[in-house]
Amino acid sequence: MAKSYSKPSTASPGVINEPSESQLAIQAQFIEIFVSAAAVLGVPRSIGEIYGVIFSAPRPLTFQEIVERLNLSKGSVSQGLRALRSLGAVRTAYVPGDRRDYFEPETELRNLVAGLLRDRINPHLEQAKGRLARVRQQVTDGGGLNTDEALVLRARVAKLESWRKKSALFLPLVTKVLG
Amino acid sequence: MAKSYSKPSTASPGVINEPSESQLAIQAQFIEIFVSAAAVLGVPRSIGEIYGVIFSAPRPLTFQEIVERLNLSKGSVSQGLRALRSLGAVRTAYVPGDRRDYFEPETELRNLVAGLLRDRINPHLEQAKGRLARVRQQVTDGGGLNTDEALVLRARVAKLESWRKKSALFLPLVTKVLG
DNA sequence: AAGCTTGTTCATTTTTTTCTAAACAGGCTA
DNA sequence: TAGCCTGTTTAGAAAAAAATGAACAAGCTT
Repeated sequence: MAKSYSKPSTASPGVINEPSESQLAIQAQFIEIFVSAAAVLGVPRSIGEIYGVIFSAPRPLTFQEIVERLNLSKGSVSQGLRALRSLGAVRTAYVPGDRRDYFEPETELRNLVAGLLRDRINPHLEQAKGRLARVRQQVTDGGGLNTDEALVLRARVAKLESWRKKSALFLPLVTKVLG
Repeated sequence: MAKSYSKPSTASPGVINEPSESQLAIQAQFIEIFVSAAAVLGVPRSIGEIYGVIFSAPRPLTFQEIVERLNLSKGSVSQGLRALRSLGAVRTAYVPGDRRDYFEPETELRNLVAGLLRDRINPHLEQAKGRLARVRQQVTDGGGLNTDEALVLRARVAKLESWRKKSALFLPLVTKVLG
């Protein structure tokens, strides 16, 4: 069964600014989109849900509101928010006279993409750089490789190095273009 | 413990063109790189291993060779190769007088990226297109939303639509630039 | 046709990831 | 300081993903 995000009938009283039924219906649609995006990006479903509920709220949400609207545990929300903050996908907003954190979305695509590059792609490219240097070494001095093999393997190392260079040059440009 | 890709001491006899020790050492390094890339892309480790062993082999490999060198089950290799073929990341090479399939890598970055876009990104963008159209509808006729809320929500829908459009325009360009 | 070889399928097991719930920390209030 | 609020940490449960292995197809060979 598809997970439902509709308002529970027993709304807690005294909370300011309860979302209307129609707003919740709209939020549910937004959330579906982000859950699907989360799947594409290979991140946990709950992270998609959390970003979705924040993105689709007309005002910053508290931790507690996120927990209640998504029926997630505090633990999941805490972890999810940490990941989203580290990516720069959500920010905390200051509300005078309120001790709680309020969360609002980063809505600039270029900033989101920049966060993904920084946290996920670049570390891998860096690591690959070192590894490739070592493989190149081994392939170049080529102890025990017959000549034909060595030729193909050197070409493959060169290929991989060209991939890495292209990526390292090109990816930073992406975020520029998305301005 | 890190998985090892070194040659088992009991090499099966009679197989043509056994890789040398130094070749296997090099292959192991390549494979590590692709396993790490698989993690970044959110695909199973075994798929990274399979592409890695094919990419780093100086000649096309048979199904059986892949199974043996990676210590994977036939099932995993069969499924992994199917996924890689669907992405266009490996091709079968014809060898006259041999019934077996021989697998060789696609080594052009742009083709690999094009495959990823086609199989993973575009379907999501298409789906989002439909979903966004429906949300726009709901937000626009706005039954039950107070005016302030409706304003913010409309702006958010517009944001998402602009993301989608930018992506749909930009991503196909990526593969061009990677030529 | 019987018996190989090559590879696929899919139910089950194993492993990994994700989520939860309960304990806890730190700060505010009374 | 005791009691409350807000959020974090983490051991373990639950769920999801991946790998296995055994049965199966399809095509040769003899």
